[in-house]
Amino acid sequence: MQAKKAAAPEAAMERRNGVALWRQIADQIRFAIGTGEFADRLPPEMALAARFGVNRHTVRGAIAALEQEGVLRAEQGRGTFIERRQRLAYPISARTRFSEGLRGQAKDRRGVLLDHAVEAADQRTAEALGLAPGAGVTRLETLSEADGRPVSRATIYFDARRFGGIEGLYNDSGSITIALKSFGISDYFRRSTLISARHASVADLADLRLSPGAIVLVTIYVNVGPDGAPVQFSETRFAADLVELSVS
Amino acid sequence: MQAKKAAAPEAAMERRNGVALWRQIADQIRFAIGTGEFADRLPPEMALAARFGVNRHTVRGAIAALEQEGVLRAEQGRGTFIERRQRLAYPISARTRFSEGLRGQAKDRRGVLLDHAVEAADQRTAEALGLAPGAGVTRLETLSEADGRPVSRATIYFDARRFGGIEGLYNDSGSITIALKSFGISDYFRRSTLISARHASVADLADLRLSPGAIVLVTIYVNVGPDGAPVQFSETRFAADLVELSVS
DNA sequence: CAAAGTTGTCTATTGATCTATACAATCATA
DNA sequence: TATGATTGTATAGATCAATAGACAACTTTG
Repeated sequence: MQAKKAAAPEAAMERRNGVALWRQIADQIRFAIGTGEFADRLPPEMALAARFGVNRHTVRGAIAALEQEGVLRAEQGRGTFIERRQRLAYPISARTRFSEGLRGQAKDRRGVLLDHAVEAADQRTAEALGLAPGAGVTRLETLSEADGRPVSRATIYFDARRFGGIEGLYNDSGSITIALKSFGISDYFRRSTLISARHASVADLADLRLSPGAIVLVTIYVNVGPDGAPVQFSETRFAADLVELSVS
Repeated sequence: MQAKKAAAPEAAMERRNGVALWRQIADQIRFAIGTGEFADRLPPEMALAARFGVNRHTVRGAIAALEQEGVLRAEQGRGTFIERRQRLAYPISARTRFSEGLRGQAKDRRGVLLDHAVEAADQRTAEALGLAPGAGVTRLETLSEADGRPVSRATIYFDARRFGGIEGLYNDSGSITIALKSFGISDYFRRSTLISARHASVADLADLRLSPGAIVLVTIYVNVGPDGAPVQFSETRFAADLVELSVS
């Protein structure tokens, strides 16, 4: 037996669960920064080590990872400072639009087309868009960024016959809203949204520049035109560290 | 140099990133099961090892973890079989109520009071309930179950002066809706909901009977009475493996 | 300048993770 | 019943993760 070093740690970490302590601690620190717990700098490494009940070197591993991510900046002799804090609040409503939603929270907001294809609709997609199973659909793979940081990764389906060439319009404008205008859709509404959360896939980890084990918030939804007819069926994956969804 | 064993693995795993290979593979398999990629059983361990580019024992580690979760069941000599669990859809709307929300999806739905206390409101709670900072609030810690399985873990705040003794009423009825009726609140509405996702805390892991590394969907919301005055402020953590949220 | 506080580097040890190989146990089926 | 396919167990070595202690380098403050 040896003397305990201090009071019980505030947040005990799980061991032997396949996630290294330094990564769990990095996730906790990132989250705490998001809630605004730390003003502009982190507590000293020794204080963090006590808080999490681990060795100082383990905390240093977490800090090194967050420095790599651009969240923190450590300065020898001075302390460790917070570089990026904010979590974006993404509103989910009948009139959800990516660019509008982040207005006031980020200066640059744009979508990038990663890939596109025309293919036969699977059952779920056909049902969502009100098409016959196997009908042609245009699939867009997009990445949305805010202030140069990847925020969400979406897979979007349109009726290929009605919206032929929409990939070019989206690529030019970086906006679904603008692309749909060219097809006479001046306005659209979100019919329903299904929200879930899971670990990011390997591909999404790369696109969203996340570290393994990261969580994505997944929204699956259908947008309908003013006449109520389905226009767009999408699955969007948000980096859960960076975004929260707001329903009102 | 030694001969490569097969073609390039479909999904290369990331190494040295703080997440053990077996856990990354467990997450991938769980996700693949969710998409319906495997009919009723997993491919043999050797095939999975080739697919992920790892040793068979590493795959076995992943399978063992998923067996622990109740997702898989391995049978010697026969194979590894999927014990799929359907996800509950929890509706978020102006009239969100736990028991009503899961009607038709689960037979038994009830809430259990784990703990309660009267304490001074922190700034966020006071603001949400429209109280002066430091005013007395009753905090309830509850666990909600559906068909005997823990589904969500909530922290609920009420104005202690207005709703004194609500913990007893909740404990007796297992329902916030019924407890509020005793205080003359015949109806209430959800004003806004903030949705985020994170790794479950150690305490929530235990209460929700989750395995380490599991994800919780977090909803933070305010319920208001018919007159629009705040009644209840809550944070609810749902097991993301078991629940998805539905917004309409 | 001196002291205190903080981050950076080094060495060593222990336990967890991953790989590799071999063989046992069980099941389905020819 | 014999064979092949599959999961279960055992052992060993290599690498990664975590702890521990000591000290260097740098910054701020008295």
